[in-house]
Amino acid sequence: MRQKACEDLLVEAGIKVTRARVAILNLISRNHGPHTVEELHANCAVPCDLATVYRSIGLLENHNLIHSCDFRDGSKRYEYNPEGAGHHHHLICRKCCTYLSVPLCIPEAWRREVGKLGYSQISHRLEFFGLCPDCMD
Amino acid sequence: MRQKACEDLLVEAGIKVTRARVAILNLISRNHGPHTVEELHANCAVPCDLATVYRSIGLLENHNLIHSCDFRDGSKRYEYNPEGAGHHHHLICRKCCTYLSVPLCIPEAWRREVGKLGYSQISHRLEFFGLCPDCMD
DNA sequence: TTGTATTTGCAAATGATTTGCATTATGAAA
DNA sequence: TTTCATAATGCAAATCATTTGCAAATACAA
Repeated sequence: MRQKACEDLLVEAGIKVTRARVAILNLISRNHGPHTVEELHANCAVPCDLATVYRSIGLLENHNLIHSCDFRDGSKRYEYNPEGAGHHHHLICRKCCTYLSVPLCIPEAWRREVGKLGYSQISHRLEFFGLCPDCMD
Repeated sequence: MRQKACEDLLVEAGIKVTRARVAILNLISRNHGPHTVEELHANCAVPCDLATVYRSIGLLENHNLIHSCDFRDGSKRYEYNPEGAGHHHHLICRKCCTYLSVPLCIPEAWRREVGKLGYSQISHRLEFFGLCPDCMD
């Protein structure tokens, strides 16, 4: 099953469709991430300002189309939020920031547990850190 | 059982004992966090420069005495790394950054799973995000 | 107590992200 | 399709957290 067109994703989310947003969402949703803002800016199909990239990303994140990761190296990275499968996390090298995907996800029981705390629209972020083979002492 | 003196913790970690480091580790280890760098700087028992706070924190983090949290509001927060029990995570409001502690931790099986990936000294960071009762639409 | 390597304070630099504002593009309405 | 009000964009400057260079102060082994 093919992914929906980015235009449709934007419309469904109630976001106005602009060239920049389509291009950025395209980039994030069709390519393996997580992408730094700098990368998105450099690879955007439509030339667009860095400020616009930041604004678009903020919007997409607020609407849960994408989410951010933090590799602890100073800049955030962004990744597509797949609706169904594809959810995963990362194992990041503390030294060189090389990373692997970790196809694990939190137990169903936790969702209930966290749900009891009274917050709504719960999402989560999980990252593993370690030393990659090249960086071990 | 009382927590070890911060001086001892530093010595054991092989970190040179200085006033600033003791004061900062004291602050982090004896008070509920997570603390922003600004808070640590403001509340440090020994007057010390912000740059020193950053340097000390970096050192403590590298030696696994503390770890960082990211509430997605621009600045990192730091928390003591208890050796035994006390491990927990946070549920953070996406809007106002109010947070609660979540006393859950990842399953033992995951550690083995992640361990197979070849990285060493694995740690993890897990954060839940949601809308707190005050910020719900 | 002395000497040396480290740490600290200070001020300036950096790097990511945000903002103000004039211009331009989008989508609803005619 | 054209018109128009509103919202998005580019640009440049501002902001904020964090880092760095360097001279002065401190920790700790001898």
